[in-house]
Amino acid sequence: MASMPTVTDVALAAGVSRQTVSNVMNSPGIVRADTRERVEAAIAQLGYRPHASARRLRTRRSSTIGIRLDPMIDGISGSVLDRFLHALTEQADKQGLRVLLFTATSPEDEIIQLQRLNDGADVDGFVLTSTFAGDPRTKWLIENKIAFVTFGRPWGTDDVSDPQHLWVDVDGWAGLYEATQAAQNAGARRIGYIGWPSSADTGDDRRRGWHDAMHERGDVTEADLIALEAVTVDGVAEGTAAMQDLRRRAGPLDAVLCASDSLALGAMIANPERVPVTGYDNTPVAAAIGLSSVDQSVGEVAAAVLDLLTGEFGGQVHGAPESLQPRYQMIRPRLVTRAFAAIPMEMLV
Amino acid sequence: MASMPTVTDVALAAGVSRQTVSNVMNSPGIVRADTRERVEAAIAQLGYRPHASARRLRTRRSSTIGIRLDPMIDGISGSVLDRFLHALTEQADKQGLRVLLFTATSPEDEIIQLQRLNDGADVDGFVLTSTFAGDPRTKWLIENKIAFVTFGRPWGTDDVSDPQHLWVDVDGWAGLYEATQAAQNAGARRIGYIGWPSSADTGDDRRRGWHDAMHERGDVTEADLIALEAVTVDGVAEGTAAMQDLRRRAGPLDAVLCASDSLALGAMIANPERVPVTGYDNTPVAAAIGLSSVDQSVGEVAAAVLDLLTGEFGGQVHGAPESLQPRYQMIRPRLVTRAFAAIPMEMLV
DNA sequence: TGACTTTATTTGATCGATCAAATAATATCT
DNA sequence: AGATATTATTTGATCGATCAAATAAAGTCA
Repeated sequence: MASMPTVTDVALAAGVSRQTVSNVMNSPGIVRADTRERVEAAIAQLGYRPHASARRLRTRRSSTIGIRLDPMIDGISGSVLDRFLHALTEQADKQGLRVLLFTATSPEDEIIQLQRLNDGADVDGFVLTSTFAGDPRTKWLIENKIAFVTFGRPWGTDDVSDPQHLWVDVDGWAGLYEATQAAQNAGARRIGYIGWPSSADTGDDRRRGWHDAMHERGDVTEADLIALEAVTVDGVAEGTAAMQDLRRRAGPLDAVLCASDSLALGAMIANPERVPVTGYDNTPVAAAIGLSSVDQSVGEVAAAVLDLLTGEFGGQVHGAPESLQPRYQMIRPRLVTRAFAAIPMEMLV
Repeated sequence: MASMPTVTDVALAAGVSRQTVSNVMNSPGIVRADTRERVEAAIAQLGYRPHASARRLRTRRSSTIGIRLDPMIDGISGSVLDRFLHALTEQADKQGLRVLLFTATSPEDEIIQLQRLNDGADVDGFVLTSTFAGDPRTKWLIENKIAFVTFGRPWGTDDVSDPQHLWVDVDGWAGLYEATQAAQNAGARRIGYIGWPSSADTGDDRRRGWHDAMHERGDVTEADLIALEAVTVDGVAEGTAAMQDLRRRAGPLDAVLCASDSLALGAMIANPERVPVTGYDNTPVAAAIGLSSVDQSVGEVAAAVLDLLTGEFGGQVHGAPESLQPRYQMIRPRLVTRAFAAIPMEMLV
């Protein structure tokens, strides 16, 4: 083909004006049915596609959202972000939005990148991941009135119901509460927990899910509850060590829950009694090994993020604090139950 | 800020014309030094950023490359694509290129997406992954004269040195050849191989690396070489089964190489003698468990892909078949050696 | 110095779409 | 029917940058 046809070409072919063609695409309702059909036929016949940049220049809207690709997938759990990214791209496409990637080496560098993309009108808004207490990025975005939604609640002293900060998060508490109850319903009483040191907010959240469920049920004493918990940083080797520690301190176990699939995988290695182990994130490893795991339902998260973000574009959230729609959404994770299919009998000596 | 400054604002502030400002940004060489400095100062002072869409409209170039995010990371090895994506985004940024994601449900659907993005002038070119024999996507792109580079060589009857098809791939043969030699140098003689059925081209490539190195060395008989090979589809459980099979058929082993980290992880589970196992892809799992693995050096792949792609934009490969620069690049993978740190002694009964 | 080349800078047009306002066509009402 | 309200369509201007061609300034040489 010589070159792509433009609105003018379509208009000529359909015997209407440029603007009518534009209307057919953007507000079909205001065009009379027969005219619309004529234009649509011309569009199809010529194979017309609107020129994205021309449209963006005029509308001052890029229909693109930016998201940072994390610097290094430095553990098994990186795959959650992947799946989220995929879900986000797929669902964004349905709304005519594109997803643009960028990278950054630090939160400060990320702010520079955010500014670049925003100033160049490359994106309409951002999705942030891996939020943390006192996050300078959200602060900066709010100050500059740039649309964004975070996957991750505001931690620390940041206000969870700050109307300027839209967020979506997965309810780690509910995930572990449910996993604990599932184990209890299966007859388990002495349920151990391998978690992270309490510096990690998200770890505390998960731990409380287990703790609350155990406490409510009251099968074990408070002293036992303390013995049933092991704390360690993330990692497979660390999970193994924690499991050994747990078995030594707590005696017989009916089940073990972990704050991550890495820890769960590690725990499995030091698990000759085949005590059921549950991980967190439902990574490919968990599926491969046959571990139960708490799945973050990234699809739902992506949908919620887009909901908030597009609501943001249209509804001018920054300027309209009186709006009553919720500013955040807490997604309930889903427990995926599996048997240890991949672990052969001969290893269980 | 009220709104972003434009070239006109900068020109006014610096006392020059629009075009001179444009020249300072795009061809600084033709602007006199003192004028350039004055303009640069004005740019810095006003915080001017070129409007990406306006530039794209005029230059008919988006400075954006499209890449499809694979539908589902259905195995451990999905992380290779991730790391590649990250490297690509990072290096593209250095050249002023952006990376736009899209998804597709099938090769046919992908072609529709390719067309959409291309016709809408959203991207200048594409990076394709997971190529396969008779790939309709590359055929379509060539027919439509759209710039692209594939991560993966043309398989099957497709011509590897087709001047229209630029590609970068990792030399799986060399990876396994080197891994085999490394094992041999460490004193291993009976080196097993767990690979995929020969329907997978990329699997055959890896297998030959092991086979050639074994054959050249001549430590084992041809009959033994057959016994030292196990074939199975990918998966952790499959790796375990293959390992058991191998130990039964081949007797004592000095080392085992696998076509993937999934298989290697599986093999580890049925490996009471602690025979060194080497995987492929150097995924986070390999790192976590302490498996040796062949790393695809995605950084180098990303750099090579961009080289070819930007060379393409400038050099107009499609119209200039007389160019002599190489049309493809084969990247040598890197063997990462690890001890089984994560497997505690007590499991080795 | 004056004619001529080379280098710097400016001006007007343009990329392809949408906005805002004007005009034309149709429907509604007394 | 005639005046008015409503709906449909068209026209000119504009988004912010770069291209192409014109003009101005500086440099070169006899």
